[in-house]
Amino acid sequence: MRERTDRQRQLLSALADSPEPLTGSELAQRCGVTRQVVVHDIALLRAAGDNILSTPRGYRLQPTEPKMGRYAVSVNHSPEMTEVELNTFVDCGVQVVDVQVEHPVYGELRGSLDLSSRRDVEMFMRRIREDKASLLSSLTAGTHMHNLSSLHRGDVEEAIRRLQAVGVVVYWWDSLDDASDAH
Amino acid sequence: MRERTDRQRQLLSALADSPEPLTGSELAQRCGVTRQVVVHDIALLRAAGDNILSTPRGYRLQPTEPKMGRYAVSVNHSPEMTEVELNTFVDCGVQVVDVQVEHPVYGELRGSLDLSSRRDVEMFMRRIREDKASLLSSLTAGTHMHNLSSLHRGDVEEAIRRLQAVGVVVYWWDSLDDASDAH
DNA sequence: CTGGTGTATATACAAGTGTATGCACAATTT
DNA sequence: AAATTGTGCATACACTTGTATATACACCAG
Repeated sequence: MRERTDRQRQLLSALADSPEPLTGSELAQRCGVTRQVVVHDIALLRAAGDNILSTPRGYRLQPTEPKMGRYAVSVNHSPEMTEVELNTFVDCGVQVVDVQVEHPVYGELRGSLDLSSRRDVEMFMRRIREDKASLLSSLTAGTHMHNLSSLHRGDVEEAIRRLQAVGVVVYWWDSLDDASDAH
Repeated sequence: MRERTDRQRQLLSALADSPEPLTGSELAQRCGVTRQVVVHDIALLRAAGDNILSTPRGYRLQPTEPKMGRYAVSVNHSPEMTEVELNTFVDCGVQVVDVQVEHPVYGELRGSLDLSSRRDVEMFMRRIREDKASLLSSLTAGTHMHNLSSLHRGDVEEAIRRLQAVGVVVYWWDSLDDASDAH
C-alpha cells in the first residue's frame, strides 16, 4: 500500500479540524487542485481504511472510534489460580472475551465470558461455585485459551508479564496477525 | 414532542436491519407512500433525536455508539482509604475521570485522573508516594468530589453501595441532570 | 356551509457525490 | 526514440437528498 501523499494528509487534517462537512470544491480550493483530484484522493484514503463518509453537504470524517485490539493467550494453571488470572487481566484494563479449549473428542469448545472488571470476575466465580460447575480448563488438565480485547497493546503485555511471573502463560499473539509469530 | 407513528417506527427498523444505506424511494415503496412522505418522516425522526445521516446512496442509521454516562460523587474519607475507594470504582467498571475540591481560597481545584483499571490506580498511588505529593483531598479534610464515567448506571450504583458499606459516600448524582436531585 | 389544519401526492429544481471519458504533460521504462 | 504510467484538468451524466410549490382529500370547529 502506497504511503499517503502530502495532499491527502492535508485533506485528512482539514476534515478532522472542521466539525461541519466540507464539500469537494471547498477542499479542492484549499489544496489548489480541482474537485476531481479531491474525489480521487478521497477514494484512495477510503481504500487505505480511513473512514470518510460523504453526505449531500460534503465530506465528513467519521470520528475514528477507539477500536479494541484482539489478542489470544494460551495458558495453563491450576483451578485455584483462575481468579488470580482473570483479575490480572481486568486489573490491566484487558477484557476477557471468552475461554476456549481443544477437546480431543468434542473438538473446539468455547465459552463466553465478557469480563471487564473485578466485579465481573467475582460474579463469574460465584456462578461457578454456586452451580458447582467445573471449569472448561479442567477438561484439558489446565491448558486453555482466552480471547482478549484491549485498547492498548501495552496493557495486555503488562498482564502477560505479571502472569509470567507466576509461570502460567505459554503463548500469546495478536488475533488479527498470523498465528505463527507468537511471543 | 409527539410520539413516533407506526410508519416512522417501520422506517427506523428497516434502517436498523439493513447494513447498507436505503434510498428514500426504496423506503417509500416499502411503506406504500411517496418519497416526500419519507423525507418528511426522516426530518421528524431527526428532530426527535434519532441520528439518521443521509448519503448520496441513501439513508443510514448511525450506529448509536454506547456513550458513557457521566456521574459525580462527593465523598469523605481518610487518606489511607483512597486506594480502596479508587479500586472500588474500577472494580465495578466505573472510570474515575478526575478529582475536585472546593478550596476556601483558591476556589475550585481539579486534578485529572483517568483511572479505569487497578493498574491505573496502582500507578497513581505510586506516583503520589514517590513524589511525596499530598492528595488534593488533604486540603479539605478529606471531602472531595469525583467525576465518574460508566456505561451502565447500575455499575456506579453498585460501587456506591460498596463504598457506603464503609461509610464514605455522602452524595452522588447524574452529571447531566440537574444537581438538585442527589441520592 | 365555510374555513383552517393535517396528511399525502405530484412535480420541479438546486446542490452534492460518484463515475466515465477525453486531453495534456511529465516521468519512467523499454 | 517510443511506449507506458502517473497526475491533473475539463466536461458530462446518473443518482441522491433536500426544498419549494401546487393540488387533493379527510377532519373538525364555528
